[in-house]
Amino acid sequence: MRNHDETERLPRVFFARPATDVAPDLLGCVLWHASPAGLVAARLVEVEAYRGAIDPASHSFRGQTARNAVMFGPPGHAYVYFSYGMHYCVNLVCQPAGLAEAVLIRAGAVVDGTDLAWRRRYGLADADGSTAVGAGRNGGQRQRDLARGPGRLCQALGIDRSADGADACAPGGPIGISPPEAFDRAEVAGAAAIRVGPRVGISRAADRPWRFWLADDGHVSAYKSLRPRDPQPKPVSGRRTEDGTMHE
DNA sequence: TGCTCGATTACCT
DNA sequence: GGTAATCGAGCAA
Repeated sequence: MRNHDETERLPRVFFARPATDVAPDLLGCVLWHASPAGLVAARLVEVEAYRGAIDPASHSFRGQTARNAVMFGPPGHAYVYFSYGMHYCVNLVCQPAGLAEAVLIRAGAVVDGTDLAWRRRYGLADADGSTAVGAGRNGGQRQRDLARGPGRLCQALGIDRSADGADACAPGGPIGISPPEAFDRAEVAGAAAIRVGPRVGISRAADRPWRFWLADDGHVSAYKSLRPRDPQPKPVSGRRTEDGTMHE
């Protein structure tokens, strides 16, 4: 396993920019988390920008609370929140303290610590594909789904609320982001391979194209938009119209 | 103090 | 393609 503590970390200045600038630059970088159980690293393939006070979909839009306090702090820290009563999602704080912008990490490809990631996700230890399950007919799909989606990625990397506020730029910290150069430069595509589109699963400001992903990468999560959250004019008698739901 | 609903996922038909 | 699971933040009263 690679010694990630000795790999280069993205500097704090990298994050001290608008989240919409930081997000596409994170594609191809490697996010890793070290715990007593071991280290898991993932190459980022899908991210979303959340822009604080100017973004109604951002957790920080309505001001600082105990939950989102980290977003209001200095850049380069991890903001981890609990979602749907069962999942964690991890963001990286952007902009100088007070602006509360962040990039949500939506999906990645596990590039290190695959055994541990596999155990966390499926309770098995056959990630090398040498046994029946890993090599089975669903093995490929399970491998792809290890960190496909924000909740799955956190589970694979072992990230929960205890990682909230962790400084990804500080040497020795449990979470870090390494630039593509430190890993497989050949896999990092140019700007032409980056796709842009609306964010996933939000009901406010759903039209803003602040989701970024690597084209043609199977590790990108499935897109699903949410019904807009507007005051329903009361269903009189007529028929209900389309609800705006769509799939990839 | 109570209730609604989510920056989701897994499993069902 | 649909929906149960599961819980806490945030809002209404």
